[in-house]
Amino acid sequence: MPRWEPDAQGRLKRAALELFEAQGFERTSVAQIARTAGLTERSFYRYFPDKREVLFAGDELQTHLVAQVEAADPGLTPIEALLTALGTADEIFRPREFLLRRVRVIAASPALAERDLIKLADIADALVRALEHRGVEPGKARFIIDVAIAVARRATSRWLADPDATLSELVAQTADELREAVAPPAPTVG
Amino acid sequence: MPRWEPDAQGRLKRAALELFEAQGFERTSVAQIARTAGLTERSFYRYFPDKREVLFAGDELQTHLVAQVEAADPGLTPIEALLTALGTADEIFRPREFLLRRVRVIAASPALAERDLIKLADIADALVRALEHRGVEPGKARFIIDVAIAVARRATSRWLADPDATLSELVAQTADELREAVAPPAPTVG
DNA sequence: ATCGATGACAACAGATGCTGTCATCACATA
DNA sequence: TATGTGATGACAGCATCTGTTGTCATCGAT
Repeated sequence: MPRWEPDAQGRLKRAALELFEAQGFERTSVAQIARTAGLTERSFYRYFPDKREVLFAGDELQTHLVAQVEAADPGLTPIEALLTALGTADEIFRPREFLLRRVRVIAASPALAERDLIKLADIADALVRALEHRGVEPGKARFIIDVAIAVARRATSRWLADPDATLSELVAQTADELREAVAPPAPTVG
Repeated sequence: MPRWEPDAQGRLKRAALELFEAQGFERTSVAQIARTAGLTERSFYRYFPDKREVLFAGDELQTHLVAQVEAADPGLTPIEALLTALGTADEIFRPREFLLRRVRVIAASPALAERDLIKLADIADALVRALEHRGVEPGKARFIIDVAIAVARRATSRWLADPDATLSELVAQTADELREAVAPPAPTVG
């Protein structure tokens, strides 16, 4: 018999998500999360550096995107490489049920929204480095990534609302939308 | 004789910036900032809702951009309206000396970088609403704003590094760079 | 089979961020 | 003189997060 129940980290994650859903992020204390998971407050901080991080642990998306960009055909344009990488990332977002609950909890708390933004920024930083490895100049790499993230947000937002479409389809469609938006306005229309 | 020294808020801001520069954000306490400014910790929280906000108070940039977008020529494309609004915002960023110190302090602290991102997101939200007033569909407005922010970051970064160029020049130049980046690659180059 | 190292956790103490509440005191006004 | 207003101080209190130490299973080596 093991001395402790297994999967302490997973128990903390599940307890936190349910408590945040039930009573909000600010109104649940770390001690309460730990108690619900059968642990002490101090043990919580062994697994997560702070209260918000319990919803953000793991970096599968970042490692996936970086790997895809580094393995991409060198003939591809940086934007193309990023967007095709994004198109293959839909497996990371499953199960959709969990993702939707998480998105709702994050949107309901400014503190969690803040953390969400910086996690996205971390992914962006990693992708900037990946583009630099491909020979893109740093300032330009940052710019390309910001544009690609704009496309990614648009495409994944559509993907969440429309479960039938495939992510890579939506990415391609959004890229078209981008070209149209930045094109100089039609000089004279009929 | 006034009972208290004037400009308590300004004294707190200046004390905070200098202390953050000297010893870092995490290692300076609110009590220390208040003491340096000749106030108590409790008074600090009367002027700023939390420790980070002492570097972020004020929303001149947001109100300027929103006003410019709402006053823009209805014939302009959304992207054009945003970028021309940005081109006139350089006065907000002065004095450049102060801005540079602030940028360095923010970059040195993850907690401040987090807050910086959410302030940018707040501006983005306000601009989304402004575009919706112009009749842009919400999802598309969000997308356009994200792209415009990518351009803005690129252009202001160049502006900080090159004091001679004017911001609107750099914005136009970055817009060209964007069109080039998203254009389909040249099919066959002799 | 015993012993020591390691790992997972609890218990305790403390610094700091942030909030609620009330008293204080100069100043304005009547 | 009396009274109100507004900025501030004083004090108490909760929550987040950290440092440190002790306990007890498990594992490997002797």
